[in-house]
Amino acid sequence: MKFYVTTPIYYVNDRPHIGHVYTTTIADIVARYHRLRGDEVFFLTGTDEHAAKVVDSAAEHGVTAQQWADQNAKAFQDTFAKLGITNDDFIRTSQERHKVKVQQYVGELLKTGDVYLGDYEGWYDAGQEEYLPENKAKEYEFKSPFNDKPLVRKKEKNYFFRLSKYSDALLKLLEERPEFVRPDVRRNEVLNRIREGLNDVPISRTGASEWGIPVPGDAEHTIYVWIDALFNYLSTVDTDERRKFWPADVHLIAKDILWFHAVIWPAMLIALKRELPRQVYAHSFWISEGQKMSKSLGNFIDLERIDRYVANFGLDALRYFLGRYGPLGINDSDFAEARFNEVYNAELADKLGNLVNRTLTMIQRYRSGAVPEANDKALQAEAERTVTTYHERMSRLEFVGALEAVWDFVVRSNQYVEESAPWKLAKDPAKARQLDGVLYNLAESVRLISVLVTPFMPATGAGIRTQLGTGDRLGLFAEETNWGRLAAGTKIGQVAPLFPKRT
RNA sequence: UGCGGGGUGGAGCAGCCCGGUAGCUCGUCAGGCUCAUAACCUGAAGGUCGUGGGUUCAAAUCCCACCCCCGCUACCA
Repeated sequence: MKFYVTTPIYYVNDRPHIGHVYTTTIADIVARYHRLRGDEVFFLTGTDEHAAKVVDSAAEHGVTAQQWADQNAKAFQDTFAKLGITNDDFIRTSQERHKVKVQQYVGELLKTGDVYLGDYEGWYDAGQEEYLPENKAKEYEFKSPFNDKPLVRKKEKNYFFRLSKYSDALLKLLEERPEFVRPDVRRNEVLNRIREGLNDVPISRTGASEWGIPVPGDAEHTIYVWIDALFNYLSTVDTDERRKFWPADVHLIAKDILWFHAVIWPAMLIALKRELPRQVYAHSFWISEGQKMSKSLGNFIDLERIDRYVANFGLDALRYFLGRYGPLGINDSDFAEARFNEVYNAELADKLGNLVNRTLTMIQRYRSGAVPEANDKALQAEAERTVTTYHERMSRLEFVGALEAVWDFVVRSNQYVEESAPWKLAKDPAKARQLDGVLYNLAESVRLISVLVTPFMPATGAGIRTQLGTGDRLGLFAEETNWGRLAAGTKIGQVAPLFPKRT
C-alpha cells in the first residue's frame, strides 16, 4: 500500500517555531509508522513563498525575493534535518516544477469555466492593502481597525473560482465520508459554514506580478498565494514516477487553515476531476506556559528554545512530548517546562528507562549477559493485546491512546518484575528454570516496546535494541511484533540509562 | 449579539458520541521490595463531574435554561 502524508507548506517569511516543528513531527511519526507497516510512504513538507510580504521583506534586507526565500527556506530545511524529520521531498512554491503545474491546473479551470474573470467589490483598507469581509467591515463600522481611516468601496477585475457551484458536492462529501475532516468538531464547523452558503472566491491579485505565478494568458494577474500554495500537494506528485501516490492519505494541518483545506481545496479538485484526499486532519495549537503565543508577548517557543530542550532532554524526549501531549485533539496544549520535566522523569526515565535498565542488569548479573530460554507465556497475551490496540489507535492518528497502550504494558512489565521477584529466584538454584522464563519474558517485553516506540522515538528504539544485543536494525511490524522472536542466547550489549534522570 | 471550544479530587487531563460501580499522570500520606536511573510495586486520603431544572429504574454521559473562562480582532502550525 502507498501512503501519502503532507504538512502545510510553511510561510517562508516566518522563522521556524514550535508550530512548524509540531505539525512536521507528527507527520514524521505517521510516516515512520507506515513505513514500519510496510507501506510505500511519501512524506511531503515545504515552503509557501509567493506572498507579497516576501517581496517587502527581501527589499528591506536588500536582496531579491528569490534570495530571501532561498535563505529562509533553508532555515526550515535545516531545522527539519536537525530534528530528524524523514520527509521525502521539500516543495518550494517558487520552484519551476510547481509553477508549471499550477499554471496548468488554473489553465484547465479556465477552460472548464470554473475560473472566470469577474468584478470583485469590497471594503478596502488602503493602509493594509487588503479587503475586509463584509461582516468584519461592518463590525469595524467601516473604518480601518489599524488606523481608523474610513474603508473605501473598491472594485477591481479578478479571477474567481466558482466555489458556489460545489456546495452540494462538498456537503455530500462530508456526509458520505465523515472521516474526510477530523476531528469531528472540525467537520461540524465546516458543515455549518457550508450550509450558510458559499460564494465564489477571488483567486488572483493584481500588482506584484514579478513574484508569484501569473494567471495563464493574463500576466496582469497573479494567482493568489493561497491557491498557489494548496496546489503543492498535487503538483509535487504529479509526475510519472510519483503519480501513484495521489490522492494524499492525510493532509495534516492546524485548525486555522481548515477552510482552505476542507472546502476550497476539495472543490478545486472536484473541478479538476482529480481524486480527493482521504482526510484533512486539523490539530489545535500549542500555548506557551499557559499563555497564548504571540509576537507581542515574545513568548513563541522558537528554535532557540527548542534547541535547548533537545540539548537538555534529547530529541526523542521532545518528540515523545509532542506526540503524547500535543494538540492533536480539539483542545490546545500547554508547552510548559515544568510539565516537560515531569513527563521526562516520570514516563521516560522512571517507567520506560528503568524497566529496560533493570531488565538488562538482571540478565547481566544472573545470566552472564545472555538472554535465557523462554519457558512460559506470562506476558504474551498482554503483549498481543497491546499491539492490537496500538495499531487500532495509530491508524486513526490517536497517538495518545497508542502511547497509553504501550505505557500500560510498560507498567504491567514493571508489575511483573515485582510479582516474580527475580532476585529471590536467583538465590535458589532449584528455581533457575523459572528465573530463565521471567528474564526472557522481560527481555522480550523490552524488545517489543522498543519496536512500538520507534515511530515516536527512533533513536530510543534503536538504543534499546543495541543494549539488548539484537542490533539496532528493525524489520517490519508484521514480524517484529511477534512474541517470542527474541532468540535465546542473545548476548546483551553495554547497559546504560536511556534517559538520565533530571532533577 | 452570533458561532465554536472548555468547565471532572491540590495541578494537568481521559471518560461524554453508543447512559449503568468516577479513571490516569503528578503531588500528599502509609506500607512493601532491593534487580534498577533514591527508580519499582501495593494501598490510602482527596471529587455534590460549573449551576438549576427535565427525561430515565439509572446521567459526568441525553434534553432545556443559566453562569464562568478561552477563541473567532494583532502574529501563527
